[in-house]
Amino acid sequence: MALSTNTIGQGRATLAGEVRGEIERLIVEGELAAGVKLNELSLSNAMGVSRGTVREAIRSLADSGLIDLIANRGAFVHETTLDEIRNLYDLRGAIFAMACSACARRMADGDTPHLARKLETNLEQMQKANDSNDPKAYYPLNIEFHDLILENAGNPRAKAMYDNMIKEMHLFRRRGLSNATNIARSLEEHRAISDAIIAGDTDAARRAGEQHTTSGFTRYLSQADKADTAAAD
Amino acid sequence: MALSTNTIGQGRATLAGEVRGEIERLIVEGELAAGVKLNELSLSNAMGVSRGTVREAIRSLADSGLIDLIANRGAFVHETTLDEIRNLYDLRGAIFAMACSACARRMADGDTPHLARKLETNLEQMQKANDSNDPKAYYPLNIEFHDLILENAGNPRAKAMYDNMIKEMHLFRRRGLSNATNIARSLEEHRAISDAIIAGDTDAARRAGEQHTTSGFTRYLSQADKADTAAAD
DNA sequence: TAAATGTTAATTGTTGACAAATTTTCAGAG
DNA sequence: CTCTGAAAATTTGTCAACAATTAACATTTA
Repeated sequence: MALSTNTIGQGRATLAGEVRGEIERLIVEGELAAGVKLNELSLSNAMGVSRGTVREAIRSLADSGLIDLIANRGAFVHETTLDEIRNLYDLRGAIFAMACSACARRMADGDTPHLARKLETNLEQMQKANDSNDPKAYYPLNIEFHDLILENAGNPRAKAMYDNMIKEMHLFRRRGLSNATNIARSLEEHRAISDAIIAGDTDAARRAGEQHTTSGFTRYLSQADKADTAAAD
Repeated sequence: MALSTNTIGQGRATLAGEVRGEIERLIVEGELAAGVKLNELSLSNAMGVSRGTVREAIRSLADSGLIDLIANRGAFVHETTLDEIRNLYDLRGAIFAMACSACARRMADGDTPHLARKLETNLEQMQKANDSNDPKAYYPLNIEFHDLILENAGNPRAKAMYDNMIKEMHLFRRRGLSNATNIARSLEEHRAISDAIIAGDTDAARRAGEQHTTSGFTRYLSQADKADTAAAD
């Protein structure tokens, strides 16, 4: 799965939970590259816990998509193919669009008192980051924008799935958005989403959310092309 | 978790995998009711394996949404609230609608040679089941219809998530569709989806898919109401 | 009686040892 | 030199024992 929503105390209360977090960090931050095998004994020695504990941590991490388990052969950091990236973008788009629509509905019902203000604040800061041509400031704001929407969609399960996918996407998205034209485009799309949500227009919100993810994939592809070209020189 | 797509040999190759499947069956088939605590020792005795193996099985099942883990207190069969049901329907709807749209696109691109025929066969059998007022025959056909679409959407990850959600929904959906008017309505919607896919109309397919899930939730609610009423007499 | 405290039993968390499977090594044949 | 296959080494799968935590219950106190 993918989603420790209802799993209380899995994070830190127990040793295995702590090890799980550490392994996850190693993978997401790239210290354990895709395809690498996770050796239970080495990890247990490196972390100073027993092999059983490491094993439990790996098992609990398996369903998240970050790790592939093969019986009698071990655990491997998942290698993501281009087809899978496409699949993840499609899935993320579907869930994000649903979340946008849900936000608009809840906004219209008056269930999200602070959302409008928070969205506007976020957009202002983004505009500032764009004006001053500051991509580094944009990145956390971008994450905050999406978090804001998934947090207010009233669907914790969707948020858990979304976060999980984001984690996996970080594996092949390390360079992220970077150049100014991308930021400007992304900002426009954010504004469209925000406007639709604040207006309580569920259908427009859904379309804008879907459009944003589709464009994101296009941006990713062009970026990947550039990286390939750069790698070839 | 939620999704043992890339996890090969988790199903049967290993003892823990077998125990996992058995526990999952116990939960899905209702022998272990919602809220019940899973005692590691009792389960290991009942199944004739060591406690560690049972523990591993439970852990690997935790992210699926069927089980809640609480540190130092144990594992409990998840109790689904009405809000969660709503969330699951929303999520399932988003993914199913995306899958419908993807099928339509792939159909237009000629990537799904046998899909049209299979959909039509399925619809014919459903029509027959409806005409002869045979709800029992309808149930597996209904599952087949949705499988057909998710299988041909070209997104294994989406299918894994969908299957997972279906499994969880079975917990509170045991009686399922049953009366004739529901079947007739459902059949109409299936036909709309099928038509849109075969026509290669991605947008219509998405809308029809979304509509079908929304109606499904409405049907669930009315059914739940009836069950409550029935239980009260 | 009801709440708080201390004690005991039951259950989970963690570890190390053994069994089974896989990968590696390397001698010998072609 | 390459290929084959058996033995050795490594690694995973399973188990049983010990430690730590929690739940249950009796006892004390207000």
